[in-house]
Amino acid sequence: MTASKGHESAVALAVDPVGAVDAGLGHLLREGHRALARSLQAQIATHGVSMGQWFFLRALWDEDGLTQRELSQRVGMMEPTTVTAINSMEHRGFVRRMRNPHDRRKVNIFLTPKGRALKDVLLPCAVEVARIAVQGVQPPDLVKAAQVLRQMLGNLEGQMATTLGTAAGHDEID
Amino acid sequence: MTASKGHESAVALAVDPVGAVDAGLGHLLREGHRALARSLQAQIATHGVSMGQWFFLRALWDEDGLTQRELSQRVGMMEPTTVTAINSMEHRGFVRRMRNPHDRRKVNIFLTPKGRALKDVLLPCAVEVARIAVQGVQPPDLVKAAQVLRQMLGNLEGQMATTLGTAAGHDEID
DNA sequence: ATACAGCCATTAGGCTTCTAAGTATTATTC
DNA sequence: GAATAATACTTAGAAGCCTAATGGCTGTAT
Repeated sequence: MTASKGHESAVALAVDPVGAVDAGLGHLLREGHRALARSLQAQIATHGVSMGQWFFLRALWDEDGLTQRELSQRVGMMEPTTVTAINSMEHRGFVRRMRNPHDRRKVNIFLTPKGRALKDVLLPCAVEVARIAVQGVQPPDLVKAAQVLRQMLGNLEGQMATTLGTAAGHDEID
Repeated sequence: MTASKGHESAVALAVDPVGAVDAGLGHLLREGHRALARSLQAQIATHGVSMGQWFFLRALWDEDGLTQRELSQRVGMMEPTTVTAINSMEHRGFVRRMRNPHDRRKVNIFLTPKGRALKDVLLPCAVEVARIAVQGVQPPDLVKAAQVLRQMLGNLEGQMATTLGTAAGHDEID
């Protein structure tokens, strides 16, 4: 309906913001995310760490000894994903599983010295990638961009919540 | 460390842009992308189309009859990924493979009427998702955000290119 | 104390993407 | 025109993420 054709152009953004997000910002978000992930991956892979492990290590550097469920929530991934990641990290000697003695359902994850030591190596990698990424961008613009993204994130999460609350498969969009 | 703790706040961005990108913009980019993808996925899944197919359909609506390699380049994915996607789309009757008579190495992909018809159903879904995503965002801010993302994308791609040219595994970042 | 319900971790299986290796066709070179 | 190189698609196998179903432990109510 409101979509005015499919021709993409930088100009279109100023002319038709809504259509352009679909054609432009969405694409940009996707590509930007992939580029950032690829760059970081290239850096940390040098030290034997995969992206799948990176997020969990970050969470543990901040809060060691989390349970797997807590870890999942911090990182924003489902629990089976966490299990897989922990498995590989345990296998590589970055973390140790410890059954919680007070509640034997829980498993707390603790960094090994090796896992903790990675922080001083990996964090600078991330900072370096970030530095490169934002070269030539004015800090105020960076703030603006972050605000926009935060707003969009909120909008979409709100939408998902309400959609799930009502019927999950209707489409009276027209 | 430059990163001022793990507590995230909008303020930190203004104070320490570089560290904040790592902790903030990177995370935001990742979450934003995932939220957008999830929302769109929920919409188009209603019509039997997966995200894996969506990108290729978009490219074909714009340019029907592309070869698989061209399609891969348009969409930004590797060729084996394209093969898989085309397989499933062909199986569902959205596209048809046609060996190119002039160069029998090539395979041109053509939309079926069914695949072409999806455009009128799916594009509005994307527009709707985009509309929801940018609610409450001022168009100028949207433009700024897109510019920032574009700049970052360029920075990262440039970096990847030069890194590949030089040595691929040193880390004197400190 | 026993049964029922809820919480936590795991397993099973699918989807999407990637890299690396293989096959078929066309172009180039001697 | 036969050997070699380049091009286009395909197959094989791995990583990361997801949903759904399973198994163990805990807490509560009968």
